[in-house]
Amino acid sequence: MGVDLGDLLERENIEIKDLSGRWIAVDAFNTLYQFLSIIRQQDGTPLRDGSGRTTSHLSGILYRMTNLLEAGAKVAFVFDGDPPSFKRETLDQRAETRSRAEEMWERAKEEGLPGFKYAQASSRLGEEMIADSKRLLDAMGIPVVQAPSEGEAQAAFMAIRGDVDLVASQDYDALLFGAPKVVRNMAVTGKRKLPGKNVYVDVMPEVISLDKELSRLGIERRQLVEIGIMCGTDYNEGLRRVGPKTALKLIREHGDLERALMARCETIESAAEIRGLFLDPPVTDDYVIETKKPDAEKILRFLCDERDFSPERVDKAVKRLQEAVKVGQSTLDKWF
DNA sequence: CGCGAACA
DNA sequence: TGTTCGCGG
Repeated sequence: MGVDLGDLLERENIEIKDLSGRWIAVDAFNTLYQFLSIIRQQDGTPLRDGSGRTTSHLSGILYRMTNLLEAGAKVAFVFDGDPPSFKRETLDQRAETRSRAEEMWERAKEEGLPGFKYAQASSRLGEEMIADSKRLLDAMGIPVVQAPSEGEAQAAFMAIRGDVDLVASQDYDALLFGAPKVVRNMAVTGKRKLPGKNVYVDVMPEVISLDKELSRLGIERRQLVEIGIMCGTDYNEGLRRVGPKTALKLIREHGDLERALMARCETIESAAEIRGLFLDPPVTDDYVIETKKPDAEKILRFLCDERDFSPERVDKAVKRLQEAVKVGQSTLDKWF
């Protein structure tokens, strides 16, 4: 998913407490999808309420955001609008991959074989899950921003304007959209299980700074976008046997995408339009980000009465949340 | 993933 | 006080 520029970019490890006092625009789709695919039972079934509605994402939002806010961070969630037309093929492909994974999961269950990875791959973020997420975030006092198109583009725009300090996403796309700083692995606990075996590794939050990387690589943002396009994005397939390293070499050698493609006698359909989409995406300045007090009653009613969460656990989280917001506001008061 | 009980 | 592990919904 997204542009795979990981091999090209240097990251700076940080700690959650370094995010204190910072505004973070969270790529909602990316984060919720992560929750949905990872917060599951041993057999791969996501957490569900009594009526069978999925609740993994709500658990993720409640506890992780409480932790972040407790660490002093300020958070806004940015939701996707309509996908660009160029994304159609990618979306169709993902739908197909999902339904194949669904079949494999069914088969694994019938034969009593482990099917966790198929369950993960069949994750689908439904409309009701999106609505539930917005409802919980609102009750928690976390601002929700609706992007006209790509959430990462909107989040990057907010960061460029200085309304937020960082964009949070596992993908690198926000950098191509111009986000000055992207934070990845924004989890609280360090240890994470490796996909394959029962091996645990330390996963630290990390920040990638766009300007720093551009000057280190000796390229401009436009060229980084072109490197992404050569490797493949959500909007195009990319050249065969060309990864980030090769693409960087080609762009350095030839200066821009058109010349690099010409030199290799290759073409990429709609390359110029896709580059334009990254450099000047549809975004809006019609958003408000301000921290509100969490509505304890709303959170408890929703999660406990409607989604079968444990009142004890939710109550505990809500108390921490209220304390975090109170502390955050009084800290702010000291400055003004 | 994150919580919290159990355990060292 | 720190780590492990099963459950949460």
